[in-house]
Amino acid sequence: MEKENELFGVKEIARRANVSTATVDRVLHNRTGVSEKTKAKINAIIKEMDYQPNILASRLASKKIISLAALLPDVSEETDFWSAPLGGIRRAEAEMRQYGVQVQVFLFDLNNKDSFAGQIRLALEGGFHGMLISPSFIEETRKFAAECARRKIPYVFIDSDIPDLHSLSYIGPHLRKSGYVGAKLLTYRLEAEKKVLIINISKEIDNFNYLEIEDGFRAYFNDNNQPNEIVRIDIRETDYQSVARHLTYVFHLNKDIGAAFVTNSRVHTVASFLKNSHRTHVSLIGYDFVRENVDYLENNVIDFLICHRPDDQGYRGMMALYQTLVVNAPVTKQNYMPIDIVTKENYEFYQN
Amino acid sequence: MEKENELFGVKEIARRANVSTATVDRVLHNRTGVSEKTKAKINAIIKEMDYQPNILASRLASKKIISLAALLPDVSEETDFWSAPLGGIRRAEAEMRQYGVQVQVFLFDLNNKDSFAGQIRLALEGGFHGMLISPSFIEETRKFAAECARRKIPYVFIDSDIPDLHSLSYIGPHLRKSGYVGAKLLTYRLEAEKKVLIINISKEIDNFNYLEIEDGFRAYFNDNNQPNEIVRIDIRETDYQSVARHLTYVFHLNKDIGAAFVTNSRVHTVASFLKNSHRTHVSLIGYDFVRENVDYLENNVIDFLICHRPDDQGYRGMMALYQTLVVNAPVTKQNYMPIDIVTKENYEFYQN
DNA sequence: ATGGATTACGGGCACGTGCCCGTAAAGGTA
DNA sequence: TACCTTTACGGGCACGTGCCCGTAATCCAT
Repeated sequence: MEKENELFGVKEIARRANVSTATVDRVLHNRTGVSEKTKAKINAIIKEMDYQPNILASRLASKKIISLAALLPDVSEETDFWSAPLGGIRRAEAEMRQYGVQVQVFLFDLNNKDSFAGQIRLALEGGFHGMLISPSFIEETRKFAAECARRKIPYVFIDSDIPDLHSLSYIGPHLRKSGYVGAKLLTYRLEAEKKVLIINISKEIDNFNYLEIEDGFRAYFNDNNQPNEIVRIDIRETDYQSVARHLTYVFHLNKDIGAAFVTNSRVHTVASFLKNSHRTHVSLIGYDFVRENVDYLENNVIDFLICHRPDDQGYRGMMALYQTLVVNAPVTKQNYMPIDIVTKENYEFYQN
Repeated sequence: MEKENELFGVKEIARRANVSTATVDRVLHNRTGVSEKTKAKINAIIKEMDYQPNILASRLASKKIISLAALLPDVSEETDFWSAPLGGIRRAEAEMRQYGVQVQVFLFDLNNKDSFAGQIRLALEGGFHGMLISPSFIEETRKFAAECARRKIPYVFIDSDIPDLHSLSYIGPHLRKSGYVGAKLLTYRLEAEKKVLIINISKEIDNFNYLEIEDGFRAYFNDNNQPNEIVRIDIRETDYQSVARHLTYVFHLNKDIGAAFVTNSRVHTVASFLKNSHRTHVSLIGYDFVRENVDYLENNVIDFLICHRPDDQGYRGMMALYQTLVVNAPVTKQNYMPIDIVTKENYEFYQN
């Protein structure tokens, strides 16, 4: 093949500036030991020829390994949702390893704030160059962010955001819009006189995610003058018995519920209840491409699942760190994931 | 950081085999000049320590540029659909350039078979190491594939497949399933006595894609005992006037059409007709995230768009070639894209 | 003016692989 | 045995960058 685009390197810069490559290198990494005059001259040349360092050579020559940490909830007995982001992180790791990047994963218990704080402490002790975190507990995350800022360690959020913190990037859903989409799908064929049930199943009291989703959901009803009455229920226990008990009560009080919206991946528990109580005529929508949910999608109990590509979130999160730390390229701060609609008919091709 | 995983290279192999790195290199690239005995010994060591060559060093040391060709339809006046795959290809190119890979794009006229053949000829003359092609014309593509096979050049198909050819990989939709999804969405809130209209707008006679989609569409009706009558129409001219004329006639003959399904991205032309003739109560579904379609989605004329991530198709197609030619890693042959559902509510986050 | 500290810069090796070139050993022919 | 060809292998440079180390030049205090 023809050598078409012969890219120039430090040697060419050095030649044009009448200095050695070492001096150019000092300027590139803005280290000390260069007079202001030559520094300016070299910088001018770099700018003029739009010098792009050869990452291959750079990573090859530098022996220092870049290490990244990822803090995620462990896969719980209730849902394997978090295995998807982990998969994406592993995928990114495999891709980056040969470029001298190492990844370490810290898993915490989603039902245990202390575990979250503990893993944060461990990760901060590790002296990593960049961090990815799912900010499950807000106050602890604030402390974490403050410490990262102090040490000048870039960090990215995935899955949910804390907008006023200075993360390198947020990669996850626009929750409000996601609830909005849920409302559209739920009402698409719903009769006007039917009621709509919003179900939140979560042990966490201060669930920011949930509030955003419900807010978006209700916004759709407002924006479109949707006539249906909305009933809501919070269920603080996640086991089937508790959920069934609460739902039995709600369905007893409201005879004409035509559709239900579950604000997280525990929609399969509701599906199980609807199936067992012979209420599969109720439209059901919930979140996340996890096996239990897909099973009920397959059996027509769940109508739609909404997903935000958790695998991709993990992958992109790590790649954002790679971009900053290795390639030294800018990264977009807000990175909203698509709001995917999964049905019985298209789930087999869905890429989580 | 600690040097944790010290990977071994050719030097280590050479040391263990009591040969020079040059000999190991000869074995690795199975070149001549090595006795069977030492070859076997070296291969054993390579296998034993699961040697992974350092791609950085490899690409840095080898000056030979790998060049790839991409053959796509040009962006036409009717639709800018093909700008999306092109974008993905450019994205891949930017990522691969620093690893010594070059990409050249050949654009042909989708309405002109000769142009297709001509660009194929040009590309084959270029002496590329790998090819990506949208197999728009079947017979010409067969010749192309045969020639590639003769020269041992790997090629990938995107957007539509010719399954019996030995492409390195197919990256695109499962068209039958895609039509199936369309039928689901179209009938989701359709009343039983309403008719359904399938519209194919295309100058091409032998449109394989279209047949697959319609087949899947009808399969859904069969599988679910959907009572609605299906009416179909082929329109061979793509301009608005012709389409409007045909549609006026069809709607005149069939008073009770409740939903229309357009098998390609020209759904915006139908949308325009429905709007102009005050028939926006008709549910409308079609293909592809192009600007005109999104406008009608925004205005509630189009209910759903089905998309297959054309940008990603281009990106992945190029990456499949990169994987084979540079990384020397295996690639999956069938690579069905997700069947994405785009609505007014989620389109702003869609990533083409 | 002399010595020591500081500044500003160049030389050159290393990273792991590709590959050219040189050469000892083996084999063949007269 | 002398000479030539073929086979089998090693030496060593190159790729572009990072970075250690050495040193000439300058500055400052005595």
